[in-house]
Amino acid sequence: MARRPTIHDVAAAAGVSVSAVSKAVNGRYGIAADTSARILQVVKELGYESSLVASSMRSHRTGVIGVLVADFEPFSAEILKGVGSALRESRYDLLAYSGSRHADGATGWERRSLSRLSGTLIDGAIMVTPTVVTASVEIPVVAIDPHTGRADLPTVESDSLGGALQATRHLIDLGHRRIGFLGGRPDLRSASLREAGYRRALTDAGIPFDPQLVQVGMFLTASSREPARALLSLPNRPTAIFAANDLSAIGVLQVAGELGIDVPRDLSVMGFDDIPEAIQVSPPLTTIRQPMQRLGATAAESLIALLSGETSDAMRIQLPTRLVRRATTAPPAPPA
Amino acid sequence: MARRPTIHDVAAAAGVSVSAVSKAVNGRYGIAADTSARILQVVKELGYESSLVASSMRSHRTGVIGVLVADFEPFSAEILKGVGSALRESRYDLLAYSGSRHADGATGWERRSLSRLSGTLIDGAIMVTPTVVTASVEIPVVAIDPHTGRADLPTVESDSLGGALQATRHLIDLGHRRIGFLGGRPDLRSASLREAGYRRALTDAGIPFDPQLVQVGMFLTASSREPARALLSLPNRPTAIFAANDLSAIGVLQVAGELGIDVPRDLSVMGFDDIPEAIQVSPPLTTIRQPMQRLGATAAESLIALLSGETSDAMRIQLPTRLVRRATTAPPAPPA
DNA sequence: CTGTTAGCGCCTTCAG
DNA sequence: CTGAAGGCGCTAACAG
Repeated sequence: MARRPTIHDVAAAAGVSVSAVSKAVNGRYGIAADTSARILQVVKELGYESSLVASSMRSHRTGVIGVLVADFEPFSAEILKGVGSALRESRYDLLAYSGSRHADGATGWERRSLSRLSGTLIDGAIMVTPTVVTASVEIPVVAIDPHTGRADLPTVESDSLGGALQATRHLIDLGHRRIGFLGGRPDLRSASLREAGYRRALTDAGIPFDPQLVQVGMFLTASSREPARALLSLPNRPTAIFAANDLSAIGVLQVAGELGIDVPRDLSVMGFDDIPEAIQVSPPLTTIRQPMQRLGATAAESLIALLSGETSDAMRIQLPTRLVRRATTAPPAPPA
Repeated sequence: MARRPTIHDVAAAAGVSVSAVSKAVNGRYGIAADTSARILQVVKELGYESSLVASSMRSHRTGVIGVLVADFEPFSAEILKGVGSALRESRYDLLAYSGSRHADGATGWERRSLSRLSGTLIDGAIMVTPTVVTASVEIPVVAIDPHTGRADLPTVESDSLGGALQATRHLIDLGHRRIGFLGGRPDLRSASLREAGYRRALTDAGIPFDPQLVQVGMFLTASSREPARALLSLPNRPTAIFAANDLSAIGVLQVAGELGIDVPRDLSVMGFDDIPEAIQVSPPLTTIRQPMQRLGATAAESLIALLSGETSDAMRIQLPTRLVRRATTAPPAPPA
């Protein structure tokens, strides 16, 4: 537990002033070559590294890009991989932050995290599924899969409407007529677009919309179990359920198992996202794949452009989705 | 791009001193209830959040746990999920950091990242596959899958030796006799243990060790392609390859495909880890599963214990592995 | 109970 | 070319 050497320790050891060390380390002008070399030698001996915190506080630039997430779950983990690969060849370091969910719910994690880190520590931020962020911050921000409402932030998202259309049509094409929908967080644009896609596909096929068949699952497995149970306990229960994301779909699978409902024989289930877990469950989940790593990489590239001075405020990038057929969808069982 | 409000702004708006605001925000004693309430009201109006950087610099405590990684690849992403879930119910925030690999290679990323963040910003660190870390830092550190050499850090790892034994025995049981090994980063203990397991299984089965059949792939897909090609271009090429991790095994699969070698008919391939990608490749990879999320969660729990004052310096936790049979292993083709 | 003072470690003027 | 002084935003003593 030796104390980390500070710039003072280096200065003392090298017999120079603190500012001389700072200049040498940062390659600034105004220092003799041999003095600098001597200082750098001491730096190496002591294993000195400037404190990210202290230097960022002074200079307000850090060379670090922040990814702000509510939580490290499968979706944000995939995003992170994409951001990481995009940054690999850049000069930026990557810092991912998940603020404690225990802070008072008044201000969301988004504002809190951003506020605590911005202005210092990170030069720009990528926010994953933010809900209440206004653009009034001092660093460039790119949002991935943002909230509903006006988009005052550059945004990268995938085609939730089109994906939901594909999903629902797939179920319809299989012959389903009673199709349930397990929705996501209503404050996210992706969630409402997925519901819109579901309803449009129904309308297109001339299937009347039944509000009984729609529930909200908040995009989480745990919080999807109750609504899934409600759907599956209906007197005339649906023969297929389209869940707004894979985590919710996994919740449906769990509840179906507990209720003795066989998937896909008695119930078809569709997810959305294609997180790694989708293929690990049993049976493997049919889902709409959105290119999560590419979302992350694209957001990172956009942010770097912003940091380089490009001004593309209204930017809004949309990436395509595609159907991945696996084992949870099948034609409905013939009426008993 | 409005400037973030500082504690000074709040103090000015509330007509009190800066320290009063600090006390109110942090719930310290020494301030009247109504004064505090008034300050908190202003805080809310202005949307003030204390700067993580500034406060940590002063107080040297932040309530943040750091996960330091070389890169956000599949393995560390799984670790992160585990750490995240372990921290979800704690009062700690989570910060993951990947330093740029472009820093001079002299000091590894481990030392640099740790040095830049410790002492401030993070209260404790989890390092993923560190190589050159000495324990001489001022914050508690737990290592996941660490380097070879003496373990001066509390460590969490999985049973690489046992796993490699299982892997190689599986291939032997299928009837393979010429089994190649594509090793990992030699500086990591896990890599050398996996090679040791490979060799021991060979010995146990009375199969002579052939140095020609051993190559090093550094645990990365890209850097595994050349060694894989070397192995598969041997006059008397192996009928099976055990790769030290899944990323390397995926490299083998790629090269085999390019060479027109059918897996598993002409070549069996085994990986190690069971990263999500293992099941997404074609054919799905047979591998040794190590509980990556549990590694992360266990490390987080250990670190929290350390932060609570428990002293378990020599701690070294080992988690079990198990064989996951999928589609890349089969009995060797009968001699032509 | 309140405000003032002194830094945390570093970088940036600005004199010498 | 070098060193001393000031301050980034905040908290922890202290004094009033």
